[in-house]
Amino acid sequence: MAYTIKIEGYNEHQINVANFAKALSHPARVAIIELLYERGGCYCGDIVSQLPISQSSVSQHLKELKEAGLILATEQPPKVKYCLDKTKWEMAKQFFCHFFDNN
Amino acid sequence: MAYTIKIEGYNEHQINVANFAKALSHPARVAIIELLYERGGCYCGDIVSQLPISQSSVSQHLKELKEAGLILATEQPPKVKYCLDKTKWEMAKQFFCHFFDNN
DNA sequence: AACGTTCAACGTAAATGTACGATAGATAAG
DNA sequence: CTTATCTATCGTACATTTACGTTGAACGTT
Repeated sequence: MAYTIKIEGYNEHQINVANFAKALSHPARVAIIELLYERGGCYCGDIVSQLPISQSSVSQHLKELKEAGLILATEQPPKVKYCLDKTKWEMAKQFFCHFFDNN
Repeated sequence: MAYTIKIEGYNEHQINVANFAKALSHPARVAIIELLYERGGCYCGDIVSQLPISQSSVSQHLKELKEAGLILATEQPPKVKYCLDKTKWEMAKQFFCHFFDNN
């Protein structure tokens, strides 16, 4: 995370919406979320084969989604299974719905 | 606008969600949208006085929101009145709702 | 032990984003 | 005509993002 952004002066809701929006601000990450939902979970390799970017780039996007709290990784050696963090996803949904309903 | 991003390989919906999310990925822009909604419209100066950033930075954020299509500017010399583009805003809402409902 | 698979992490180049002060243009006010 | 107000834009500095190839760690299989 770590922006070049002044955080003081905004309320928590504004920061939360911005953070989740940031996590969804790249089509690859949107696509990853969709895949994880459709399939209930994916290995990294499954995602790589569905997206037009390299494995290292996919890993980077997964890391961002993890740091945003939207997805969970569980080791299943030698693979890693990714799935949506439903609690956090529900939170994000609430933040956005609240934002959109009021605006 | 203008990413370092490969666009090929994603569908239109993914790109639309990502673009709108990008527009909302900074707390200042979230705050601006909220202000414009609450007040039905604002002059640039009104926004500057509500945010913890400089006038030039506010102008930059307004420009991004304009380019994302979310807001409209009308000249009222020597001021400029900004308001939500309700049509585009409704579109964004639909894209996100569709995205959240399916995921 | 050697090998293959899977994935994270490193290093890097180029593009973008964020923020600011300063400047410039347009208009209204005096 | 001069001045003050409002806002866009320019220039700049620094951080972040995106993408890739490469490497390395962890594990299973032979």
